[in-house]
Amino acid sequence: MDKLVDQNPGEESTERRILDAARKVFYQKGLGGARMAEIAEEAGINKALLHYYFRSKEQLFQRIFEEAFHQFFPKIAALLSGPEPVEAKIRGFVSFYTDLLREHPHLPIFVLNAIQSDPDQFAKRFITDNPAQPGQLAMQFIHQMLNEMSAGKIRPVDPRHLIINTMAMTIFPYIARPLLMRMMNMTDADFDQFVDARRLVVPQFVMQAIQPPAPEQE
Amino acid sequence: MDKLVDQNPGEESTERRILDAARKVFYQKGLGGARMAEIAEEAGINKALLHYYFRSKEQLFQRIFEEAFHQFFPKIAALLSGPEPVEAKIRGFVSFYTDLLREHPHLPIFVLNAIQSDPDQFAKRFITDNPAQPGQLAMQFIHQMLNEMSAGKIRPVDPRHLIINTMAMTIFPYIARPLLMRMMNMTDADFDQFVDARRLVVPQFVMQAIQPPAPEQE
DNA sequence: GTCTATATGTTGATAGAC
DNA sequence: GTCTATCAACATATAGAC
Repeated sequence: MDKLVDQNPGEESTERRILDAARKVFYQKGLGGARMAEIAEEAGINKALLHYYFRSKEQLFQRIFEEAFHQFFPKIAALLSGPEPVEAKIRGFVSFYTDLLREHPHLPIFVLNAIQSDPDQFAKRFITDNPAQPGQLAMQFIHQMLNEMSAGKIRPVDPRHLIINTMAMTIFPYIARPLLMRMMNMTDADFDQFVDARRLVVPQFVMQAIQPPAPEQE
Repeated sequence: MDKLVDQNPGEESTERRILDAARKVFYQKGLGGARMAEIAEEAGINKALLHYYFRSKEQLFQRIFEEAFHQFFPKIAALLSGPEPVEAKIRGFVSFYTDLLREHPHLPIFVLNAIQSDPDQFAKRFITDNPAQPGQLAMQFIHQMLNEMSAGKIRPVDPRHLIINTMAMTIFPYIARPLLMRMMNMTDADFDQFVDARRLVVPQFVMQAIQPPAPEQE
């Protein structure tokens, strides 16, 4: 039988405490950099109990990774497959990630580390085991863009570049955060304000870039 | 006296072989992930000799990091502080990084790992110990942009966002490479072609975004 | 300068008492 | 379920022969 501990409201279960601690440590240091001892201390228990709940470091990491992935992927899938025009979807995309990354600033580096340390396994999780079918989703969105281009609603460009550009501008600041803060003499508060402004700046930048060429002069 | 080994042309010194091996391994696995044994094997020697040339793993890493940094920073400084207009500098920036990253695709992740693992030490190297004064350089470039905005040559926007956007679009694809390749069903050749196209796509995208609003209709 | 052998420290994981 | 004590594997670093 699985663990069915009584979850007294107001007092979190040990498993939950472990997962929260593990997320915190793994997010900052990645799989290789994290120490089981540190996770245990963060959770207020000892190493032995970690292995009692999750047999190995690897399994604990898997669990954290899946939690992160399931948390942010389905919503983005729903957003992109909806009926809204491209412009609205781009705004939605940027807003969603701005909120998500404000709450979990280490998420991008965490995901990138996971990809880097084992690209094949990541691919399996991301493609094969993913019910949302991200490849198909991207394909759909690309078709929508092509349609709007044909209709003259947006400037004709390779949709793949448009997607990458939007992703890049949204996510990159969080990846390069320490570098940017030093380069621009920012405090943490400055940075928060800066990325928050980008919620409007980025979509505006993209829209400006893809606005259709001026129609024939009458 | 320092090591003054005779560098027979055509036969690289042991130190050079070690540095090349270390670069390769550190680039792929970072400071924490790299193993001295692997570096030794890659260099065709044994671990003891590594410590003979570089007292510790840390010192070896420092050396690799500095080599990387000195390699790509001065050129970008010269580029941005030159007399060219903003548009030309943006083109130059993207071209330079496209070439650099084609040759050293792991560089961004390497730098990001280094930042992440010790932000303060990185800051010291990047700001204090850096003769190029990147902060001042950015400031200069920002002023140039403000001037061109006043002159109506480019659309008025916060120059910091413009810089970040350009950096993001140029560098991000290399950071997220495995993810993008899977999402878009690309082979390695496809990816190379894709990022090469961005040498033109990105500046065009930026220029479109910051082109000045149409002048008063006469 | 280069090697083999070894010291020293860390870390993930387990055994076993309570 | 939770703890203390400990193991086995591995990694950095050094000693010392050649």
